[in-house]
Amino acid sequence: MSLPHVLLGVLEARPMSGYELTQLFGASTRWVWSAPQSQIYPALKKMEDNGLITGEEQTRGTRMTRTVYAITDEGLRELKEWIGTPLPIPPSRDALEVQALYFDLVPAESAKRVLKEFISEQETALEHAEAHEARLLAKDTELLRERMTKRPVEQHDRMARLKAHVFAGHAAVARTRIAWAQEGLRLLDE
Amino acid sequence: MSLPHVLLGVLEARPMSGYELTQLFGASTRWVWSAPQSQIYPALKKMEDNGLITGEEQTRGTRMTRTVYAITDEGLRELKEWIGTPLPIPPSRDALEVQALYFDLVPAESAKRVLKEFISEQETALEHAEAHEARLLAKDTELLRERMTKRPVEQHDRMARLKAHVFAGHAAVARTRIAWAQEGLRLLDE
DNA sequence: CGCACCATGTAAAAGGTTACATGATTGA
DNA sequence: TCAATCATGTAACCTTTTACATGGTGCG
Repeated sequence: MSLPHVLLGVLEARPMSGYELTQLFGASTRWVWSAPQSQIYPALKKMEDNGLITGEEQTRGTRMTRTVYAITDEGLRELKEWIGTPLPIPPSRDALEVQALYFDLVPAESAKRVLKEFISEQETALEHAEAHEARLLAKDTELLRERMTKRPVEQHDRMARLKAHVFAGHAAVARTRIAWAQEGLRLLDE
Repeated sequence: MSLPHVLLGVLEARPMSGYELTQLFGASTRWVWSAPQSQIYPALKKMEDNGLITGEEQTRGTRMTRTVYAITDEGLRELKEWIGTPLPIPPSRDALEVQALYFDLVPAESAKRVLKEFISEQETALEHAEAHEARLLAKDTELLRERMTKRPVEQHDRMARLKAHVFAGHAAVARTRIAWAQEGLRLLDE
């Protein structure tokens, strides 16, 4: 049950339409959470029913409408409560780890191809995470600026550092995984 | 579509019943993959239909039967092919990261409680991973021994090292995450 | 006019979780 | 006999993925 909370977290910055949210969560963007459009629109409807957000119809051109959703007081309360609640550890389910567990069954070359592909993906993820961390520390992202307008200036540094820290963690894990895969490449040659 | 392959990987060691597999994948065990019993029995049925495994009925006592499933040649072929195939990166969906992204919205104490809980879970995971790595390096696990009986002795060291490496990776990620969370605790106090 | 983008939905299927349900065997 | 463990299933529900479906707007 996290998607609603993720949506609330984004809407805390400012009201958005379903379309804007699908852009944010779209597969291409590589954000902390991803969700397809087909999940977002129904979720927004349900959240509105539950009073967590309110939708406002806006008109574009003549007969095109969009619904812009804003977080309600109740939504903000729910979000804050969720943020402070320790969640159960999700079960581990990492297909690459399973593959690696059985690398001895296949030719070293096949296994190495899998690891090399993994490394290049992780390197991309690492770059993204580092770039985003830097942008947050520089307070140079649109959403963070929106959030800061609602809070006293003396809190801005802390906000930026806490958010940047999430992406620093992302980057650190990516670096660890890259090192692991490189060690794997060495082991496969033995 | 990984569960069938995970099951094949286990059955490559030796034939097992659905019950034994549910023990292995049970929530308590904390293995590389987890799956509830209600998922395993139907999966085995389907895999048998697809010719990946064969079930043999065995009798225990008078009127209790169990079905012991063994991997087939076709199953082994399928397993090996899957192991050597680079898989698409699963979308990131980490609820703790989302919580951490919004820690500035809640009292530092709430956020710290969440991080501390996380640290203690990761410490447990770290211990498990390190212990399992050591057991594998010592060739001291039941399944590894079963697997080795089917392979020439000169391969045994490599098998053990490759498998141990998976848990070394687990441990390394856990250490990285613990360090990240501890830095988070520091940041929250600023 | 045509193309990229804006905007919102539904449907079917797959994968996963929780709960319900049943009965046999072994050992204290 | 009682409890723990062995053993196998089904049902309801939720989440996620993939695909289908439709139409408007703005710009060159």
